Amino acid sequence: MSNPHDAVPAAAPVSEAGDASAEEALAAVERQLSMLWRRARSVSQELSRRVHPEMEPAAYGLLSVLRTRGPIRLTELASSIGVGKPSVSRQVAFLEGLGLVAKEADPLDGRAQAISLTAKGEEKMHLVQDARREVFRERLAEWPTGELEAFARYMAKLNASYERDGFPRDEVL
Amino acid sequence: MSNPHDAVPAAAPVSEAGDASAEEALAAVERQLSMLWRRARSVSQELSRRVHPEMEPAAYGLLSVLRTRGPIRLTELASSIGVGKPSVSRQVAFLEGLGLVAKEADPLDGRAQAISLTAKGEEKMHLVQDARREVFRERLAEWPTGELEAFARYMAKLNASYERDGFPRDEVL
DNA sequence: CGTGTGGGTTGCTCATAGCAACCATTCTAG
DNA sequence: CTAGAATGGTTGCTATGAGCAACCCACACG
Repeated sequence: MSNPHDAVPAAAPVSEAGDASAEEALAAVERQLSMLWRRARSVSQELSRRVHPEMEPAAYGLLSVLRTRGPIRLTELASSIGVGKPSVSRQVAFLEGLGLVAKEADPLDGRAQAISLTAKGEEKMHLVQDARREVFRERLAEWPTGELEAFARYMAKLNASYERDGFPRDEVL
Repeated sequence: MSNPHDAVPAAAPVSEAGDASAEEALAAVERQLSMLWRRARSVSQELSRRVHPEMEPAAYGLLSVLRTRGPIRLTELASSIGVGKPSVSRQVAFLEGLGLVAKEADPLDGRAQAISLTAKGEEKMHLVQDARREVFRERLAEWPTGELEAFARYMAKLNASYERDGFPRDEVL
């Protein structure tokens, strides 16, 4: 990782930092991110399947949110993970079929429904998370804890920034 | 980021580090990564479109690699971005149709073909990259350069580890 | 030559997301 | 009290991107 290709000062002096190294750093982040994105897809896919063949990769994030934030309504869930309602609706329907989540009508609002993780869902999540962590461990085993923490912190920061202005939504985690 | 939900010592003593904080760090990385993954998708999509309607999100990484590594063959390109040959083949065909890349028969090996960025492709890439960087800048503007560098380094490290042992595909890079 | 191997392509399928249209319920007003 | 807007969710259709498997063509080796 040290390709001098798109980090040239071509973009002209930037307002704030205007620093060449800042530009380069920005470009590097962008590059790595786009690579990571691609990798993550296949890994995540293979990974989920390893535990539960029917456990779609997308379901993971969903269940994870459900687990963290308890029973929430679909719309909220959708914005939590940053996708549209239709996707979530279908995903939830699917997971309900598997018995991993439950939809419960909101007594106060007939349209709304609280979606929650079932006991079975909790259990599956444990399995999947263990497996995930196992795989991560394979890759991150040698990383010093400090680096892992910093890495997570950076990602959290980036994620938070998307929430701030990119997404019309609320806090996650 | 400090949820006591799946970082509890439930996973029992781990072999190597066995450290509680290491476990927590691992879980945090995993969590953030999965969130980031989702976000990146929509962002990347919206982003590419913003510059060139026909510029598929997937094409970006591809062109980026092409630009960095010059004319390379399809298989190598495929493994560079961590995706199978078929996908790349189609993507390349599409981009060729747009006049952004060119396929050139390798005189030494009739089967192989060097794929390269055309002048038009270069130009487009400038536009897209500028736009991308602009968006990144919106989000990462306040980050100290040092943090950006560290972040990129961590991602690179993670990416590299996938290349090392994760992919049953073929050799990468 | 013939057979095997490796580079690329194509056919088919799957997973996921989005938009738009829709139903149902609740809220708001006249 | 009843029309009509607004909100929560669902469903139809479409598009993108990826994989596997099967295939074709060129090279290389015997």
